[in-house]
Amino acid sequence: MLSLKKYLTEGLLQFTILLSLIGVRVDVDTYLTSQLPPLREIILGPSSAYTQTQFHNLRNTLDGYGIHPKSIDLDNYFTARRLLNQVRALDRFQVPTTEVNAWLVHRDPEGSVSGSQPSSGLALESSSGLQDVTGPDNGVRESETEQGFSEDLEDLGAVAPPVSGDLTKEDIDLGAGREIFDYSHRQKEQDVDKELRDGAEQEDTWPGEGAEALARNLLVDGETGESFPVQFPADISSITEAVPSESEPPGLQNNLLSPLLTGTESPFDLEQQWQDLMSIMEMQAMEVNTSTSEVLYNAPPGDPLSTNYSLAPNTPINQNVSLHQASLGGCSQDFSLFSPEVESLPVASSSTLLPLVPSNSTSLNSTFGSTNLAGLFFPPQLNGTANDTAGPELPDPLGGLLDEAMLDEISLMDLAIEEGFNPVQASQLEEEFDSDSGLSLDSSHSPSSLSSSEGSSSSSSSSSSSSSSSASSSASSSFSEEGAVGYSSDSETLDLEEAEGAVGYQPEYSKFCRMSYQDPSQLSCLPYLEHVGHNHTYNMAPSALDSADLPPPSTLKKGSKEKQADFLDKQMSRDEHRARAMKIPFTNDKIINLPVEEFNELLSKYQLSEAQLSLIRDIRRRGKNKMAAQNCRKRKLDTILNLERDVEDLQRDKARLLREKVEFLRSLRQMKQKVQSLYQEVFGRLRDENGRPYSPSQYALQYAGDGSVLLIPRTLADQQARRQERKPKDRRK
DNA sequence: ATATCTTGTCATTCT
DNA sequence: AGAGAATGACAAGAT
Repeated sequence: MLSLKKYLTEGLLQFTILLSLIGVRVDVDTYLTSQLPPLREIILGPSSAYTQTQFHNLRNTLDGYGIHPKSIDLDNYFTARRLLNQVRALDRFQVPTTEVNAWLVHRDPEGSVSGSQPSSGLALESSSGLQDVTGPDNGVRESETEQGFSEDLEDLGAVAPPVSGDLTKEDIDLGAGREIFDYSHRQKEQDVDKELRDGAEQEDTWPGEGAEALARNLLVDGETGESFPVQFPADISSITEAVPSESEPPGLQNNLLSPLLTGTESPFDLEQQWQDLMSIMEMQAMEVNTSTSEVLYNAPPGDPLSTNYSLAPNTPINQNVSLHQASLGGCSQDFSLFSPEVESLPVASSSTLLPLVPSNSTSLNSTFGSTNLAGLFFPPQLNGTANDTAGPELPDPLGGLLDEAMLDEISLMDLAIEEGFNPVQASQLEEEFDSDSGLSLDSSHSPSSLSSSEGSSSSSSSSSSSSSSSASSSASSSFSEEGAVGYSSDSETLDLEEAEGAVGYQPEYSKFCRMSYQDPSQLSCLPYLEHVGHNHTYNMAPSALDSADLPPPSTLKKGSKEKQADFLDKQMSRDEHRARAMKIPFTNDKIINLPVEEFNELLSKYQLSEAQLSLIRDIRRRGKNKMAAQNCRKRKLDTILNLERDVEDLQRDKARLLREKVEFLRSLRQMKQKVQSLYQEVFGRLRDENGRPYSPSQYALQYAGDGSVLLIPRTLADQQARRQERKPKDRRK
């Protein structure tokens, strides 16, 4: 029930924040659709985390019983977050892809974004755009997305929560005492308060260095964007891991293929992902400064990948074509849609790649019939005479897409986008992120954070300015400490001044006070910092109106005489003034913070008038509510911050996955090129009984599952290819 | 003078 | 039933 409520009440806010933070659509679309559960969890995590705080219950906290039952599930949440952050840290340190993926896999059960999810998400997203992969629609959309993304990365850096550092300015309710007893009308009270304020001394400058410093620390927190990990070296394990493995071609195991390619990708998955990827990448490329793009586009002539695989002299086929034709069958299908340019090429020859079906050999039949992979590796030059019919069916798969230059570009674009910071910035961001992660962990206001703060309260509070003087790392801690809002603004001076009624609660009180140091508002433990916030006490209980107990305005007016007392008076909240005026025999802190039993006990020890009791109850109520409001606001802020972080995390994940994808594709392409060259070499060495080379247009090599390579008539291969092609299409429906 | 932010308070609901 | 937490709304003061 609680979660439902939370979800409903905060879902909108969070969703909105998410969207706004992400820019327009980013891939939140994707996440929301295909990864809703994890995202929801992420979103709800923080919110649910807020239901538990009992920062105010310092007593319990100090006693070690401050964990609210509701907070039980926080452990999971924060553990997940911590792990996530660790993963990201690893990412940044260029941990091998495989390792990262393993981490992500671990995350899955926790509902976080898994390594494989993005892929599916992308696939989903692009499922409808198979034909217009490069269409303007897709491109524009992705461009928006990516633009928003990159911009957000920067923006987020500057979005550091504007924490008000001005905690030192406060009301100076010097005269509060002289009017507060007209409780009958709130307005009247307000007027009087105003009057009093006017008469109050103009002491606006409080020694607030501590608070300001603290605020600065808060600002320092690493809400900024962060550096992105360097590209992973395309490593095989990661490739196999990331490439959606699919049913392997039944009878075919291409020996010539690298083991990496044995598990062929699911054509459609890959295709869709490719669509997505390519469109995204194109957009990214557009984002990057044009000069870079141009450089990238104009692949250097010496580019090994683009030139190494020269085609046979007799084939005037451009490299693109060769590349296309070198691709695996499965891949050819996968990417055929992505290469409009390829389709336009006269290379219909690709059809020649159709698997061959040996007419005279059952073994061949069984072998080749299983997949069109077999005939994929006809050397480009061989395709020149290939039949045209098959052409459209097997447009060059990678040609347009995997053009080396393009790949490089993609990769660089990706890097540029994700690591678009100079090294210095990156390092800075790195640090900030570290501190940030600390913040996210510690400031999450989880019970654990509370307890931690509790554990360190003595040390941190021992130096009143520890939080304010420490670096960003401590900013987080101070921030988290902030969560432990105590109601201390009222009565420190009161205590100093009228340290009377101490009902043996002093020890705890002192503890509480020390803890309060963590919170700006709790700096009130320092007399001169006590005036945090206003103190509009609108409607006091009429019962407190007893004018008989009018505050001693005289003393206030005697400020000139007794500077000290005046100063102390100014530190007092209205409730304190009222309490003093009503001669309440104990401090407001006790009134507010004592447990009910002790509170009642305390009351019973004194003979209090109705007015006094009423005032005390009001003070307690207001004090409690004040803390609650502070906590509530903190939670809100933290929710936003956490969402911000979540967005960054998601963006980082996305960028990383895209990076990995590019690497995988690059490796895949290299493999295909190697296979093609091998094919050419083997085919070129074959001689018929007359010692003449086979015509590529009439024969093709087919790889059998047992590792053998067979030479079969191309017509058979074409037939086989067509047969193979139809299946996936039907399946698609 | 105005807009915005911060804080305290109240009212209300929920635990 | 009462205490208290949570939170929306409002107002006052500060910036």
